[in-house]
Order: sequence, then structure tokens, then C-alpha cells
Amino acid sequence: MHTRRLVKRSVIGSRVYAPGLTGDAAPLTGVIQAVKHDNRDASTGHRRNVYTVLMQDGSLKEYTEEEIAQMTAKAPLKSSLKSSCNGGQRDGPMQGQNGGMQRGEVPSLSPESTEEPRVLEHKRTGRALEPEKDHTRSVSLLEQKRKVVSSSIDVPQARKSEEEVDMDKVTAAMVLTSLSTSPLVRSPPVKVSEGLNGSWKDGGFTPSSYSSSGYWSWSAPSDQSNPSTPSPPLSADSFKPFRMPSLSGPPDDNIDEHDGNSLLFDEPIPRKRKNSMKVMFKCLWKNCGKVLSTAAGIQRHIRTVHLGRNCDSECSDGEEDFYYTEIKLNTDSVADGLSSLSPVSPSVLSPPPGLDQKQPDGTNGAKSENSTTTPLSRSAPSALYLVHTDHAYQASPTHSQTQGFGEQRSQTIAVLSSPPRAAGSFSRKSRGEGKKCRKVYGMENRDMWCTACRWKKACQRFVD
DNA sequence: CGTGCCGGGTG
DNA sequence: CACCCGGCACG
Repeated sequence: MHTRRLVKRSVIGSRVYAPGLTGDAAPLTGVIQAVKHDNRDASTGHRRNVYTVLMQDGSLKEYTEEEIAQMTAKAPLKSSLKSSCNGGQRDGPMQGQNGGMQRGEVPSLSPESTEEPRVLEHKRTGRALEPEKDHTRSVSLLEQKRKVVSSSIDVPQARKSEEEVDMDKVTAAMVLTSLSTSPLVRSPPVKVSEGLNGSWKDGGFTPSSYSSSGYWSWSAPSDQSNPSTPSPPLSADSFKPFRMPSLSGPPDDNIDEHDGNSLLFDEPIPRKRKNSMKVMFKCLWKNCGKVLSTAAGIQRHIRTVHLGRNCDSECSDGEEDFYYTEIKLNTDSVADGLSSLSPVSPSVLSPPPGLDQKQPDGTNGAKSENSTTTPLSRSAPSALYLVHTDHAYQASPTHSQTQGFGEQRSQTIAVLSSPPRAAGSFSRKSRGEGKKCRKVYGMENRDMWCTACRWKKACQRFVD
């Protein structure tokens, strides 16, 4: 109803073309002056309208809705129309515009008689829509290429019988709707009708459809499993977490802005490594669910795709913020966490090995002597002490940040590895000064020595 | 040179 | 591992 009226009204004043059926005769143009309802077919529920067209040459003609539709559609593609619609008619030498038109469309002057050929025509082709399809497509492709938006504005309305239009509209709308509910996508009714008969794709991608095309290119990749269904959120969500790690950047992001690449390659990965938690930004736009790794990216996405603002962040009023949310993906806390921990914790947590080591051996009797103080008083202690201090120093920050390993790990490792070296280079342990088994027991009582001493190892009994 | 011990070798 | 030793550094 509503649409119908809209269409009707908008049709008036529209320019139509009376196809030059005769050869290459230039089409005669006219302007729809009025529309009158013809309820003859009311019984069948078929309401037809008759359009009064003021022809270029000043004459007034009446056309049926279908014809108008034809005429409107044909406009830009005279030739293709001629061949597809009129079959062999193209023989006639083109003549005055009038003539051309008379020949081809004259019958249309009388709706009754006109109907016939056309119907026949349609039947012949199988479906009335058939020929239209071609026209429409070519229209959208050729015409739109030339005059992008303008063509899509007045061409569509009266192209075919209202019923067809409505039907197709509904169909197209449904398709579009099912594919995406993005406001912009469905907003231009023009496009919908324009895109009738399956050519919606073409139409949708051309003129003002920046949004729709944008939308598709965006969402499709984010939802590889079913690019044509409107369930990106789900799939996207379930997908990302698993793909991210290996991906370096969601494919969708590549398609995204150019800087997206760098952003994705630089930012997310390091971040991910630092924290097992990855922050992503999800578009909340209905049926979109696009997920990007950067706030800027998602904002831009929303701005351009959903809000239809084709400008940089400068002209942003912050509205994008309402359409996306920050989500945290706990990508690999377990695996990564463990793997990063294992190398660290042992070394960090067990600087005492040096201390412990002594305990067992000193079990003999010297244990009491060295238990606590000895380690530090020993010749090696200096090194040990340093090492220990080092750890304490390094350890605190390391432990406090239970999450941020990655780089820290290596750092820590480096730190940890240096002490031993230092200790080693430091000294070959400036020889223990205290008494040793050998000294104490003498060579003759070697059996009384601590095992270490016997083995020519660092004495464990009289540890300094 | 006597000692303390590391680095290595062997069973 | 347990044991032994060559060999070096230190005092």
C-alpha cells in the first residue's frame, strides 16, 4: 500500500522512452503526466493503471503499466531491448521518432490491444520477468556505471507491472533482509526495485550502495562458513578465538582498512603474547557481529559501513561507540601460561638449589655447622649471594605480573643465566679457607673424609 | 708445592 | 650415580 502509493506518485514526472522499434531510431522520450486507475481487472485482483505520457513531440499517449515499465527500463539500452523484446522487429528502417514509436509501441496506445502482444511476448519468453532481467542487469551495470546514482533514482519505479514490482520487491527485500538487516542496506527502496529480478546484486553494489557492498566485504570474510547467512556473530565469535592465534590477523581485518594490516600484525600478536587475554572489539550492529582487534578499526567499520559516513575519524561524533563492545578473548591462558611459566618459575623459584644442595651431603655431622650461615660465609658465597639478590630483585616484578610473560620471560632468563656465569668467572671459588676433610683427617684417614673431598670435589662437610 | 675443586671419565 | 683423576688456580 504504502510503497505502492509511493511508487505511483514518484512515477509521475518520470521520463520514459518509447523504444525506437525501428532499427536504431533514437527513442522517443516522454514524461509521465498522470496515472489513472483502471480497475477492469479488479475482479481478478489485478489492478492496472494507465499512464498518460506527454511525448517529446508534444503528443499525449497512454500506456499501460507494463509498458511504462518497459519503457522506463529500456531507456538506456535501446539496442538490447530491441533484440530481446521485439525479436525480429528490428528490421524496420528507423524513421521519425513517432514512427518508430508507433510501430513498436503504438499498440500500446490502446491498452487492450497492447496487452496482447506483450503478453504473448512474455509467454513466449517463458516468463514476463525474463526479458526484464536482462534489461535490468544491463541497466544497472551500464547505466549505473555512467551516472551512478541518478539512474537508480527514477528508472526503477514504473518498470513493470505493479504486481511484479511488488512481488519482486518483496522478494528482493526478503533476500536483502535475510542477508543483512543493516539499515543502510534496506533503506534505499530504489535500489531494491532496481535490483529486481536477481540483479539486486549488481544494483546493490553500485551507486550509493557503498554501505552494502562494504558490508558484504566486511562480513563475508568474518564468516567464512556461511557468507550468505546472517549469523556472523555466532560464527565469528566461535571462530576468532581459534583463528587468531595462528592467523595474525583475522582475514576480515585485512579487508579492512589498509592500516589494519600493520595494526594487526603489530598490535595483536605482541599483545596476545604479553597477556593471554586478547581484547577485541565487536560490532553490535544487528546481524553484523564483526570483530576487529582495534577500537579504531571497529569504529571505522561502524562509521563507514553502518553509519554510512565515508570520512575519517575526524568527522566522527563518537556515535560509533554505541555500536561496538569490547570483548576479551581468553585465547590461550592455559597452554601459553604453562609453557611460559615452566621455564621461568623453576629458575626463579629455585635459586636455593645451591643452598639445598649442601644440606643433603652435609648430613654427616657438619650439617649443624653450615645449615644457615655457612652458605654466605663460604668462599663461593659472594657469587651465590649476588645471584640470590639478583633473583630477589628480578623476581619481585616478575611474580607481581602474573600475566605478562612473553618478553619478560626471555628477559628473566637472560638475567638468570648471567649469574651463574658471573659466579663462574668470578672465581673458581677462591679456594675455601676453612678446614677441610683432608686437613682435618689427614691423608691417612681419607675414609673419614666427606665424599666430596674424597672425590676431589668441594668439601661439603667443612663448607666455609 | 700443598690444597681445593672443576671438569671429565669410567663402571 | 658413585668413584676416580687430570689438571688448574691459589696461597
